[in-house]
Amino acid sequence: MRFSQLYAPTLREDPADAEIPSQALLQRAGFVRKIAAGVYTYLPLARRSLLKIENIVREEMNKIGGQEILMPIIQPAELWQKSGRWDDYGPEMMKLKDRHNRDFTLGPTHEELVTELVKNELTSYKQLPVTLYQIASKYRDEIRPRFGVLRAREFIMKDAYSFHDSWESLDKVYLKFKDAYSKIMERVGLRYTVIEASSGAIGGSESHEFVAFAKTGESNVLYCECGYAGSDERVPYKGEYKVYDEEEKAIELVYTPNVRTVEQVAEFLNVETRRIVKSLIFKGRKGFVMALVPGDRELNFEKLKAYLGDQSLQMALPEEILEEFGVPIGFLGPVNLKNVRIIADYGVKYLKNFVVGGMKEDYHYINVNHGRDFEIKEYTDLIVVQKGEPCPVCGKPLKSEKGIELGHIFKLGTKYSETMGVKYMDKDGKLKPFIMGCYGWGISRTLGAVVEQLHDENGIIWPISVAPFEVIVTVVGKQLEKEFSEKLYDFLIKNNIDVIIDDREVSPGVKFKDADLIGFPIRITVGKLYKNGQVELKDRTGKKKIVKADLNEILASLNEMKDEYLK
RNA sequence: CUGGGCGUAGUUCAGAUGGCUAGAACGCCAGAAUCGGGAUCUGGAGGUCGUGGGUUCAAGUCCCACCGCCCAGACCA
Repeated sequence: MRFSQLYAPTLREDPADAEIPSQALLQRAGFVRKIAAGVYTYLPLARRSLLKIENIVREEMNKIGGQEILMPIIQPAELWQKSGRWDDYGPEMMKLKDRHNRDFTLGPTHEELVTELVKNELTSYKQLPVTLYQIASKYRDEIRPRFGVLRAREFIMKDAYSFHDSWESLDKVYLKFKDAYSKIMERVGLRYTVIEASSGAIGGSESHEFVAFAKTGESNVLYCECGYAGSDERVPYKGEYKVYDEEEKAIELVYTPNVRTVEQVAEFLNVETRRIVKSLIFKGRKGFVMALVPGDRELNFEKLKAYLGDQSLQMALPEEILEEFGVPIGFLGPVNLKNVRIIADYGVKYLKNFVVGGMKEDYHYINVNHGRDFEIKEYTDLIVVQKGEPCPVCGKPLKSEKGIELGHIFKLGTKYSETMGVKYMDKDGKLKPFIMGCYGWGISRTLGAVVEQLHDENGIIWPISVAPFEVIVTVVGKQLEKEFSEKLYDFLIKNNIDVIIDDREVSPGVKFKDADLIGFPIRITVGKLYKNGQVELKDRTGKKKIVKADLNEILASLNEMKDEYLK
């Protein structure tokens, strides 16, 4: 490729809307252009990197027996109504109508389509297991697209689905995916971790997330030197619970005008925050639920959802609460609360003489004790674990780091095969629903994650494996330098080096700045040293070598440099 | 969806209290000189000021509506 022909419009300044480095750099370096909120065009440089990422993923999928297919983006509503997700998935789905007024969606995922696909063709246990996958665009009408390519409304994803006649068979394939996903992370050149994850709306049992570390990531990972890692949405609390061993005092309703938050109440009543029990109201499939958490802890919404087994659970709106309970949210409490299921964190169990909302505007109860003033029947772990608290496996203090979720694997079980009535004939002559697994990998998100993890103040630092080009030959000089550069360029191409030559008629400064910004791993400069019979090799991390201007010697040094790069 | 902000050249921005024949820098085009860190000089092109309506002698500027974008919240690869 010749830079003079390349469509890579670089920008001198960061675009106004960029929030995080990858978003700014991918736009500045001429990789992507935004067309609408969360919708991007991938320019040639990005397309090349994406294809490399896709190929790595494709190779790893094929190695574990995946078979590539390509399913339509447009999907009829009926399939989604059958699985019940037309409404469940709700506003996240991009919906449209055809000229006959029939409903369609731009697929946010493809479980419905694959199950429908195999419905008639995959009918016998003899054909199992089968793993199908595709690499395709997905659509999710995110409430708030953000962070450029990391949270887009249109994005490229690899999604795979496996079909089994036993849990053992699923376990085997699941492990293969786990392995393959780790290999993908390594080949792409990312620092990452694998965490146990709650399976969210997709349903099913076991689930792991593959998270690339990045300061700007949206997932919070807690990990331990013993190897344990988990999402802060799921890590169980294994710390101590402070036990209050004291006399129960008489409950009292006190006037607390305009104090609503835990901090305000603590200050007003001169009580430690731990003793103020937060009462939070949620609305789920079975009506209202109240969760109680010690005032110094944060409620873990995912844990509550998992405990209740209700993914539709939502925080009740202040208006709903006012209407239902006649109290503004700051003054909710479990005392005198009727017909609402109460679930408390273990921490509440050991509290004595605590404070709760008075169920009356501007009032709180003090010296409240459960068992006496109200009943708690259900205790569970409901808090968000903080860094420094004990690891659930070995007890050492947990560390925390942010990350970007790139891969997610699930054991789905029979959730879709049952609701959609997709069955195979087993050995014993009985029809049984498939046991399924599903496995996602964000391709376009990987592009963003690499940039997020590997960049400096001058631009992107691509790993060799996913760089748009591995090597750039930068020509700085006149006729002689140009001639040698062209010879070198042809020679490298003949030797299968993924090379681009910067043959533009611009000043050297522009060439160097662009090369750093785009982030080619290795730059070969044919310039002022050439009159001494030398060229300069420099990798994007700053390592430099002066080499004799001899084609074979350059190639040898180049290969050496590639091997050393980013190690 | 809720709350806040913004919308002027390809890009980043400036245009108090209405007076605009709308600016700058960078980029772009033509030319000169130059060639190791977005360097210099000369000349030039480029705008329905987001859209529609209103107030006014006069609207980029004030009012209303709509659209789009950005930021803070609930979701996810």
